Amino acid sequence: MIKPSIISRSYYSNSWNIQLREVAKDGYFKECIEIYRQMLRHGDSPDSFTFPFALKSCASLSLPISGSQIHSHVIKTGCEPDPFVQTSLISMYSKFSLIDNARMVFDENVHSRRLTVCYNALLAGYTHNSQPLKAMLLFQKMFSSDVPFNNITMLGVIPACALPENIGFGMSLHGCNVKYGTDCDSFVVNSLLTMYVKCGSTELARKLFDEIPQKGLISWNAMISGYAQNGLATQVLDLYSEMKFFGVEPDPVTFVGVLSSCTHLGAQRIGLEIEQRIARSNFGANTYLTNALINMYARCGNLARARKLFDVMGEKNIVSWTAMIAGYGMHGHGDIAIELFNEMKLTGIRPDGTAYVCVLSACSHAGLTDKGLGYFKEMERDYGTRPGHEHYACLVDLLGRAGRFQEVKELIDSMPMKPDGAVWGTLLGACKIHGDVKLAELAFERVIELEPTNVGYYVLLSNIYTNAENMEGVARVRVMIRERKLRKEPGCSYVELKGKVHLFVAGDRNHPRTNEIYEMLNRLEELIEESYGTEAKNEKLRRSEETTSTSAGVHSEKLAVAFGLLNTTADTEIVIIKNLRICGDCHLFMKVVSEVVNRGILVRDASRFHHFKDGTCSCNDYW
DNA sequence: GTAGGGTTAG
Repeated sequence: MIKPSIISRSYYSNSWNIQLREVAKDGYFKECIEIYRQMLRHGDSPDSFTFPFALKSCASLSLPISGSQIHSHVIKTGCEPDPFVQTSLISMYSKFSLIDNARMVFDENVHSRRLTVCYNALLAGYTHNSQPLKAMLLFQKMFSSDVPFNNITMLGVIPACALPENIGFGMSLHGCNVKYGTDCDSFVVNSLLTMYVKCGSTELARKLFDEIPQKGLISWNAMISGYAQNGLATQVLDLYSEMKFFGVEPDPVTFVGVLSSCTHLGAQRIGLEIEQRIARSNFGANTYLTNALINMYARCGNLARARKLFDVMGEKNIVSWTAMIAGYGMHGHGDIAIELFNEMKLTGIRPDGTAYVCVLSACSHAGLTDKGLGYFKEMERDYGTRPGHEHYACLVDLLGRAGRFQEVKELIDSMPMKPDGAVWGTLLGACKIHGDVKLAELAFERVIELEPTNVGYYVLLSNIYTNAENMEGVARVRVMIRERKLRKEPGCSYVELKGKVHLFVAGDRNHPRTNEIYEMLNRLEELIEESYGTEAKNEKLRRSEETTSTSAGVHSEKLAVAFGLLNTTADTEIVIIKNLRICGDCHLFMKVVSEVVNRGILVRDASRFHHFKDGTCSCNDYW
């Protein structure tokens, strides 16, 4: 039998092929295409050695038309059966997202259906083109047809399982790797680690991580980013210290993960440390890193610092702009957010779905209702971005805050998809602002159908009843919570001081400075009483005492603010972070404290800031 | 002589 690779091999092609190899080795793909064109002009016929270079160059340079032209040359010269050519074609079409063409090449050649490399290329193609199911099916076919697989097969198919619903398949691949020894490859291990992380199973990822005998930088990064993506910010910081302890040098990827956790924790001080470390390590020009820094400062409330980084950075991409817009939006500077958003469009950057979420929420916080409505219309009309659930939730928030409930109802009815929990939950939040008990009951009913175990909504409704002095309603919600065996997560709050995060839970007495903290709390009570008198104090604090049930009656945020007051000077603002999606009524207490101590106090929860100063509150009660 | 791959931000 003639080996396919020597079909149509010609003497004249040889010198061209040698040139191609030299040039491709160094990644000069433009030059490769040029040599290929010259070859054709000379009347020399490309052969099975020529095509892989030419096809790979087209793939790298994103030249789909040239790619399909070369495919026709492949057919003309009869090089189709060559396994190298087939693999190159499959890989090229996959990179152009023309996955059906890739599949056709695979199916039309008897050879490919027995070849590991062709399976590998197609598997990676399905995975990268968001068709995980097809990737998994293809692997099964490969397995059952006894086509041998290798570590590269695994790298193609493992990421297909990076969805919570596919974790079972992922675990069986893990088993497969152990059985066939492909798990010794560090690439495969890192890929498995990432797969577990993306499935949301940081425990399994950590177990695997701990079993790696010699962890490389990428394993550390995968684990750190994994914790960061799953919101386990304290674990990120712990692992980062561990990494430093083992003498592993961090790179930009590490820093991006750590910075994202600083953002979650509001740990600006630790973020600053990282920034200085970045400055020392010459990673300054990395766009990912600068974006992470901008995001961290913007969300932590240091808009000036964020803006400075933003203004001096070289190439701003959509993420840089969005981070800045979101920062202004969440701190009540809706006007600047909008200005920046318009400026971004002028520079030719097309806003995407996330950018619209940020600008809509900025409008909502600044009370720019009609501007927000305009942006909502523009997003699909001018940019072809279909509004998703999150955009509808923003719009409900926008209209709901403005008390335009009739329009909210019309909007919800007009939604092309079923409204999700966020939409009804946002409406519930708006009902709290306007004290609309009837609509709140409707929104509650809907949201509970969708998220029956989200205790935050029960608390919210209970607060609405409290405000309306409907004690029967409050009791009814309490019974529901008890009957459904729901428990309010133990709220915890933390405050960052001198680069250390201090965490408190309700009634906490574990902090080494517990006595001082409780003394400070007593002094605060006295101060409030002095300022408002007993009656008013009780009136002002009543709701927060009643609606948030804690065993000791001392909520975590009170401890955090007391600790903050003990450790900062009069001119610094105190930032407290709550781990709950819904802040409950800690605002009331903070507002009062902020007035009596004449200090800015910032309470942050999952995604937004609540700012109290001089009795003003630019916050939303719910998110 | 040529083909297939892991970690990063809003």
